Amino acid sequence: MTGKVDHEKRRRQIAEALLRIADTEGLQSASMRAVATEAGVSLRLVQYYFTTKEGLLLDAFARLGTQLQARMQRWIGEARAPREVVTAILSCILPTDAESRRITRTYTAYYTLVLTDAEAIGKHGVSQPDLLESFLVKQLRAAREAGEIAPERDVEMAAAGLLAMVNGLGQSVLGGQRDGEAALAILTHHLDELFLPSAGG
Amino acid sequence: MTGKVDHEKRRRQIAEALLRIADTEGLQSASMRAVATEAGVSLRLVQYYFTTKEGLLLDAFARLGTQLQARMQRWIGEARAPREVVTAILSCILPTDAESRRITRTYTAYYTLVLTDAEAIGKHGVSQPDLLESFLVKQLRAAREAGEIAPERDVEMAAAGLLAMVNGLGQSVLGGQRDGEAALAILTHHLDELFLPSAGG
DNA sequence: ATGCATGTGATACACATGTACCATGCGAAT
DNA sequence: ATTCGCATGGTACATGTGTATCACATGCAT
Repeated sequence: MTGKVDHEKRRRQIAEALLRIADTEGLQSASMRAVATEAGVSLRLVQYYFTTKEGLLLDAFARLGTQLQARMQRWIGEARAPREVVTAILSCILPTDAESRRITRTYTAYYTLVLTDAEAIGKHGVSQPDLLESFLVKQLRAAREAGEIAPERDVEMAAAGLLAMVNGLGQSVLGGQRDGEAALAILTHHLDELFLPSAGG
Repeated sequence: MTGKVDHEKRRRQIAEALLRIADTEGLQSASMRAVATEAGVSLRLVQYYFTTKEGLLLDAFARLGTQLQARMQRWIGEARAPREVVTAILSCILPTDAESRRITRTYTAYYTLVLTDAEAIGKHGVSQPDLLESFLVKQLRAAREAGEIAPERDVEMAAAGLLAMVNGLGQSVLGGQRDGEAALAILTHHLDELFLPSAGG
């Protein structure tokens, strides 16, 4: 019944079980046993493939980051004009469909951990927001040079503000204050004020 | 050694011990025993004044809300012009000093709970963001009628965007992406673009 | 003085958790 | 055929958790 199994496949199976639990019930419910059951394997196997719980947590977190990155590239890939790229970057994070709702919720579940166990998980994902922000700055700068944004606009400030706004909007959607469409409308409204009236999505 | 003790005083002593733990180590470390030790009382007393842990969690959460509200009124009280009031509302939430850092961190600690145990804690604090937003809308509308904001501006959209931005900026500060002053600078920049150039703090 | 409610202490209980340990089946190399 | 390492199952152990229970002291009303 044994015979050289695909380690990566098993690890993914287990890690995604954890992410599923983190999404639906929160990370505090993601015990080793719960993950094992959700993944359909024995507790021993979870230990076997991820010696410690911290290892499992870290690996699953890395996978979550990869998933978000993949989604973002998929969304950006469909964009052509600079404004479309910017819109893609920002609205892709918003919890408007099932996938982004899942990713956002799960990220939020991890967020608390990052704040208290900063040294453990922190160093793995803290650079990502900065990378995203500088990428957004680059896109905004390109849009400004293409004449889609007024030249006197400060794109660094705009990028930081938009990113923070999108995060905050995501929070409000998850908290039930408004739905995804309303959040997207707010984002679009602010993009309308940043970009000059002309071409656009 | 007994003799009619002040219940409210004891409850506050214990609830604030929990908030202190939630701030520094996160809510997952706030066990009944840890709270008892932090408050300098026996485990039995925590049980006595808050029968169940959920009760303690809820009471402490309510107190946290009160603290934030008090801070906001204190900040607003020093403001005179409409723009100053708006600035006070928004920057008061930003983790720029020790108090707001504490409040923001602790709120974040609760946020995860609200997402998973929505029915329990949710109904107690979910209305507050909406109230805050409509209050901000009212202030912005007043500012617009006072000629401090261009008449074609959509104040509802602006209010929602600003509030979300401030929340997102707070997240980034807590996550160590930037410090409180940088966050405040980003907020100020956006307020500069919303308000017409004239008077202001 | 007695009894009862209030405030406080110590401890027990049942359960969940992360991890460690022992056992077994199976393929491959010797 | 034996041996060895990989993959897996089962289970034990120590600890931490929320809550319940027993015990005792003190103040107030009778």
